[in-house]
Amino acid sequence: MIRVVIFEDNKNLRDSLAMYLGSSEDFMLAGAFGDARNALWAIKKHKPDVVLMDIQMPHVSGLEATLDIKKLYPETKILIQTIYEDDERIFQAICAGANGYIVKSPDPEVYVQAIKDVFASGSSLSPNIAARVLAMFQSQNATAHQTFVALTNREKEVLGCMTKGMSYKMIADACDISFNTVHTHVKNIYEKLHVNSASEAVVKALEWKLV
Amino acid sequence: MIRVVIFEDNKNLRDSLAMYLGSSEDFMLAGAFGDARNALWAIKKHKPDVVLMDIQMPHVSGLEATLDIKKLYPETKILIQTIYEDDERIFQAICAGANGYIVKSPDPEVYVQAIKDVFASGSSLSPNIAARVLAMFQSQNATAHQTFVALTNREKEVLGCMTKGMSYKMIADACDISFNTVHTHVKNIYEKLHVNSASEAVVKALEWKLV
DNA sequence: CTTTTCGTCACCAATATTGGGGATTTTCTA
DNA sequence: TAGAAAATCCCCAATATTGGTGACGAAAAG
Repeated sequence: MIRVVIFEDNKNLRDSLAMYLGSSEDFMLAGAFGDARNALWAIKKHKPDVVLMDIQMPHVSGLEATLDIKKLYPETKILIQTIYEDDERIFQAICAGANGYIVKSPDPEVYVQAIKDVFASGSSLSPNIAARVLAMFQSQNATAHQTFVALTNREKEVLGCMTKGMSYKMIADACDISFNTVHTHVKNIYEKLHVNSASEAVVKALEWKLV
Repeated sequence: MIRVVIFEDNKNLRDSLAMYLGSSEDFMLAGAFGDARNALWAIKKHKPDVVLMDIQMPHVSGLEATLDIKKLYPETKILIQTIYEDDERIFQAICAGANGYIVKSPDPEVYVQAIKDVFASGSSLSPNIAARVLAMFQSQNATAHQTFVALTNREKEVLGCMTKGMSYKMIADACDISFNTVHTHVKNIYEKLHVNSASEAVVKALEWKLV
């Protein structure tokens, strides 16, 4: 039996889900709430295995509730259900610690399967959500820029200091070289990276991992 | 009808899948191969909607084949099937452009559903694979500290320009405000971020995504 | 053994940044 | 509608950065 708690402001949907899950032998419906104001209390009391969480609710958003719950009960699986499929919301939900993200469906079996998957495997993503997650993942790791810029060791060191926001003086001190030498290295770095300011150099250094 | 091509070195599995998919009205099995040496040729000839790709095959790995296919036929959906669930392989597969990743299953319906999902929604992830992807995603973005720095819109804009390495003059021009105003905004940004140089501000902006 | 690269240092001058004031207008909000 | 917040602008002065040129010793490469 999977212990489930539901947070969903739409009363119709909430009641339907409660009835459907409640009548199943696989689930133990521990609670169903219209908002997440007392989410932590509900979790503490009912100790659910899986929380079905609407993303948009009055008073407290599902994202905030997810953050709070995950902070105290990281083992509790949280399945976000929503009508929104925009990257920003998906991103936030994942970062808040959500274990799954499904789009609302008229078919209750979708919820049943998703809850089972989350409980058994730790996750569940609707196919279209999965597509967006993969796209974000790919774009984040698009390190296709393999522009080998041949920086010398000292130059890398100086550039590293620059990414920490150090001034010429501080760099000179840290690397135990003179101010003028730092200046020389910086000039060489700028020429190699084709930039003409510290900010640009730092951005490039971080972007294509030169440090 | 979804046009499908299979690359799978295990003859038993390949034949089973071919038979199962071939007997379905939803699929048009365009080809089934024991390795991916002629993958590009096969794709060019059969123009599949979905490619079912084993990850480990003799001669050419499924990952390499995926890269090659995606380079020339980015619209073709590629569904990786494997027995491996390690992060490294999942990571590589996603970065290679895979649209889905499922673990091998004795139940052919798993393949059927995954292929349909990939075709219809652009993606499909097994629940346990989804869990690993989410975990990687979360750890990559674990820099999302709870550091809410309340930058105003203009400040974000100016900071954004700084991450492009623009000087005060250029920012003034880009934002259509005076040099002095840029100066003021920069001062306020520095105070809010507790920094005192452009480099530091840029690093912080990138690190915890203020822009 | 010569040439190149790396790392070091110096000087000069132009420009940019930073930090400190103070001030006005617009926009939002209690 | 009064007060707060945001956005705008200006001045001054101290520092920092940037770009240029030139030079020297050591180490690596040819």
